[in-house]
Amino acid sequence: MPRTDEAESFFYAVYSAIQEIPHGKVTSYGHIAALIGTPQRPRQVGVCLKHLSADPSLPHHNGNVPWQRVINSKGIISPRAEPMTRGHPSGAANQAQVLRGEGVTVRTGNLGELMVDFAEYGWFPRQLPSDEAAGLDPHIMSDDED
DNA sequence: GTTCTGACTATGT
DNA sequence: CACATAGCCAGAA
Repeated sequence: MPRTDEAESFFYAVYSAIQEIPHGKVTSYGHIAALIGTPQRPRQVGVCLKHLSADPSLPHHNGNVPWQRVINSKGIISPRAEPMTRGHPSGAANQAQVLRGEGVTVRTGNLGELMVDFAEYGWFPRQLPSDEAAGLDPHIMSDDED
């Protein structure tokens, strides 16, 4: 559990936002941070995912929070080791597998990076300055739900 | 108590 | 294009 009430509410907000990502879509850590009003803390979003538990009795766990739909701003599944996080494997390779399982095409680059095409699978319900710079239009918004 | 690390990103060279 | 730096802040050491 987070140490402070403030951190706990942040965790809650992160998990809630991630639960809004439609099945078969992906978004970035930064976008989740922006959605919950803390655009300066994409890193903490990663911390939240890392701490996801497998315990189904908890309000948020890796069975009801689609952690696999969060990747970095470059469209790459953030590389990291493959530890057992709270009972389940959490490595990038595993994440790619789970994403493919919901119909997302994950390409493998020459350096082994696992990439997802934002133009096809990206979910960005808000227009951010960085989106404009990237030439993305608001119409990519999707309303599909699980 | 302090210091280091990192599922990140925007910006500057 | 690529690399470096500055913010960020919860956890771990």
